Amino acid sequence: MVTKQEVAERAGVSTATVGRVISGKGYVSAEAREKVNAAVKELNYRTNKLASNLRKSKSNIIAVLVEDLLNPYYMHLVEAMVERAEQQDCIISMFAIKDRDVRKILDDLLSYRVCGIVNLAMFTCDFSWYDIFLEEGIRLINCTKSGPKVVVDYTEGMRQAMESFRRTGRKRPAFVAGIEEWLMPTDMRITYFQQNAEKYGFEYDSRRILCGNYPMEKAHNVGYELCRKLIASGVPFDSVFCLTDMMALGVLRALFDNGYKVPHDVSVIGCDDLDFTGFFIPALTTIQVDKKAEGYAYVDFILDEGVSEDTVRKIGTKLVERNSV
Amino acid sequence: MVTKQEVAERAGVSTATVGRVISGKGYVSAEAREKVNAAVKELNYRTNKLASNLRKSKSNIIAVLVEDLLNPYYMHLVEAMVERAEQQDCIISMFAIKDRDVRKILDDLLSYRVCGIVNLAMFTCDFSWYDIFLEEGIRLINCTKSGPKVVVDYTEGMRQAMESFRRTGRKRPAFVAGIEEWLMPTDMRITYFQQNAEKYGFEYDSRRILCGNYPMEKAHNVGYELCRKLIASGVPFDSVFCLTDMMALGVLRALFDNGYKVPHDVSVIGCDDLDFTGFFIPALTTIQVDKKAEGYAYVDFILDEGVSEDTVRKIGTKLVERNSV
DNA sequence: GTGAAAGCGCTAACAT
DNA sequence: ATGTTAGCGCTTTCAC
Repeated sequence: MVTKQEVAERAGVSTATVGRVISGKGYVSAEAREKVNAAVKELNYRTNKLASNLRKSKSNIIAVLVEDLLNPYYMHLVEAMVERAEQQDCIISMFAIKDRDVRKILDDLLSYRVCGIVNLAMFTCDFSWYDIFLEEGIRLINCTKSGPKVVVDYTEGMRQAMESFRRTGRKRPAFVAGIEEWLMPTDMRITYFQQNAEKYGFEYDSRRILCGNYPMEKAHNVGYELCRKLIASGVPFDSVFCLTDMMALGVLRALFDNGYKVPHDVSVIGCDDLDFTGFFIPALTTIQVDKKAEGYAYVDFILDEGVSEDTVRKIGTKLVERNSV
Repeated sequence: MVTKQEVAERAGVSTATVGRVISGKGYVSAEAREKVNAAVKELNYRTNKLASNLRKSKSNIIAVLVEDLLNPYYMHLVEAMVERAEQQDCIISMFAIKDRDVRKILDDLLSYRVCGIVNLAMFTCDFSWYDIFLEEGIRLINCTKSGPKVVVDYTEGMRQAMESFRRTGRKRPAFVAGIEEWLMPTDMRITYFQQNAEKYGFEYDSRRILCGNYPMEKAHNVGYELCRKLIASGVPFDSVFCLTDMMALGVLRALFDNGYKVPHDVSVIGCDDLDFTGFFIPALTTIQVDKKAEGYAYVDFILDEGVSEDTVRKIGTKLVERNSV
């Protein structure tokens, strides 16, 4: 591996000059620049990130914490983040938050001196470590407490979704929340529904709000089970909101297995607008989230100097109408 | 951040001794060990990976190259790899291989001094850089030429799949390959089908082998389009093999949109056995691949010393029967 | 059994 | 406009 030193010798200058040419900072004569560039090319020099990171005492790794790597929603996010990070010379590393090994992982992140952490494991990860990371200058995203926040604003999407049920004469929507009860107040989709159900002329009945144990269990299984139980319970319903498209996949299946026709007997609306939800049968009407914007925002929040502790970035949503309503 | 030096001072020993205690290599008196451990705990020492990596001139990053991050199959793999890597103190970083920026990315990987590269972008990535990486001691997986290989052996799965079509009286299976024609000889599923179709009593007709432009286009779209065209072409068929479950999703939809009943009119078999293919309508019969074993193998191949240039690890497959045949 | 010391390759403050 | 140099924190050889 070629070092800066070797490039310097070849070009007949000092390492500092080589550094200036490469970083583009500081004064360098055209002549020196020329020689350095030539040497870099001839020797095929590649900067050693290990060394520069040590020197700067900071790596260019952005850690992404996920609880359910298989949920395609997260993958949309990761895809966007990888793309954005690449542009800014950063890399994305994945960490699975399972069971109770959170501690060990956070410890590692400190060891690696990651430049930032994006917590996509909102349902599992309590972030009591917050302060330690801040002290080390590691940017945290979505780690409770204060700090910059990217929030997906479901208001418009939920409004349109509820309006769409109302318009088609639905009165008794169920809500497949899928997460545990104590987490419900956390989620805007659920609270919006609870607070506004009556405004849309719905008959509110808490037995139609279904909790589950996502992400311990796969989203589609949770959706299936919850819908099956709802049917078995005999509580009347004529439509279903699902917290995510994957839960909706399970709901669709449960409905199908029990002889319900969608959308004739029951309407279903999902959330996320995954790239293949138009291929569900029937094609799923769902709340679209600008996942690319969300992923980009995460990376930008970590890398941009301009982001302060109380910056908030909102991601918009809207209903995509297909054939399940 | 606490350094080894500080721990050494606190424990009243040298940094070398601290190193010995922590790494567990070399002779250390019980007494010294005791003191060091105490100091480590009190000071909350965490080794600085940046420094140790520089010293060793090798990072503990395993780079994963993907072309289609949204394909759940890859995510199954990544999940397994993250799990395995964590156990061995390594981290998984994702790199998207899009368009023609491969060069830049490979260049970066050299800069980062990654300890290995797992190429999951077999359909896009020519690996002419092979030698440079080897020189640098970077382990490569699935990068053409020689080198250790993890191969998914579809023989048994394909055999059972073809047998299942035969048994149910199908004679004219189509094969939705989805990839471009020149890549077909590369893929065992396709070649197995071509070579054995007649043995199973099928009527072989090359017009039923459908190529596409995956991964440029999403798998489900490719499946949909190809199936739509097949129907439009008028070439008779009574069953469809799909290269992947996501393509099968598109095929199922195209069949549905055109009034075909599955499995009554047409049987469909997918490949991969994603965690949610049992939720397709109808539930998809598919070839199961041991994705966990595959992911583990990749990581092991990179980290294990015992792996030589010509090691080959086979991953088994088998048919999972559901309701699409 | 333990310690001293030489770098790994880079950056940046300082000197020229 | 350019060069010198002092570390970043760790590992590891070598000497005691």
